[in-house]
Amino acid sequence: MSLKPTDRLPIGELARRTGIAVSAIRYYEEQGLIAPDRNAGGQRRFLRSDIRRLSFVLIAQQFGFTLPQIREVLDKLPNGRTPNKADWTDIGETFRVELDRKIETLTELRNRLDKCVGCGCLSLTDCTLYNPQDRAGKKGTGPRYLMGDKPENP
Amino acid sequence: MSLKPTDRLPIGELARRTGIAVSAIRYYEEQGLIAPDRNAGGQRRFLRSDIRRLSFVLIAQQFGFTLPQIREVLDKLPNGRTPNKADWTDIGETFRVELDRKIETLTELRNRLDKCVGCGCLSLTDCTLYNPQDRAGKKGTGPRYLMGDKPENP
DNA sequence: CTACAATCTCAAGCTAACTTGAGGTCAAGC
DNA sequence: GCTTGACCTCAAGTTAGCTTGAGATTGTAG
Repeated sequence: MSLKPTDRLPIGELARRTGIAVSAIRYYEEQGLIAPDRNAGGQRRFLRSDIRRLSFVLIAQQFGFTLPQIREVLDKLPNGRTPNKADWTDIGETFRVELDRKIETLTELRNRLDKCVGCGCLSLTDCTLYNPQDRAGKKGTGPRYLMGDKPENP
Repeated sequence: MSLKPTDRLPIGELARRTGIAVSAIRYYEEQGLIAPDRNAGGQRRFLRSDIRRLSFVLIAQQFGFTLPQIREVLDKLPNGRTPNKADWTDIGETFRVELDRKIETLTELRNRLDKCVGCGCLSLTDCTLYNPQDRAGKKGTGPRYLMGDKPENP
């Protein structure tokens, strides 16, 4: 129980501290989001900074980023050495830009929706809601665009 | 080709007009998002207003709503009769409230992130990012909360 | 009437992000 | 030294939101 700052964490401890399931952490490793080393017995040993790393993964997920996307961002962190404040600030910048874009898109779409739903024109040809470029809520292999109900005889 | 306003649309035509795959439209029916009636031969015939209905589904999906959630909203539309402007306005209201909440949560989280990443405290005990109530980006059966790296020896 | 496109149902497959289970190993306390 | 809980790997299962394919039927243009 009394871990020194230099001690490495076993997976269960990391799970307890992040609230992430052990199985999920192993999955993240498989996906290249985290790279613990092993002790003599083959068990994973994590850095204390990996708690922060996983917290970041959780936050990013809440914003709708996929694991590959998160991985890409995390790849900017130093290999081997514990990331410092500057490293995280850097990541934060990148992340915040993406986020701003998402919020803006959401807001814009909402405003358009206000107009369209308000006037009852949803999906009509003069509606501004055609083919929004938004990728924010995109998931899976579903439909790709919006088209209008051309009012041949309204 | 020249459809009168009273004509019912076959599934292919609806697919063409919404950009949604025929298979997806059938899936939506299965999920209770749309309820076409059938002609003598058993083929689906849709209302022209179903174009708008499906457009709404697409938009709602872009905002990250699940099909059951969208279904719930759409259930407020009149059964059998073509929804009118007032009906859509009503739906729009409900929808907009949810959306405002999402945008607010995103913005708030981003602001917190600015602070946390800026000070390098991400996931530390005095960080405001613990356990955000946000459900906006939640998908699947993944981890449920954020916990801190208690800095026993920072 | 015939050909061919569009539609139908039903079952199975796909991707992301995990979880669950089986069967086995490691490590810490007594 | 033994027991027990934490850990290991690997395979298979899960959910959402569809797509794909097989095999059969319907609708329509000529």
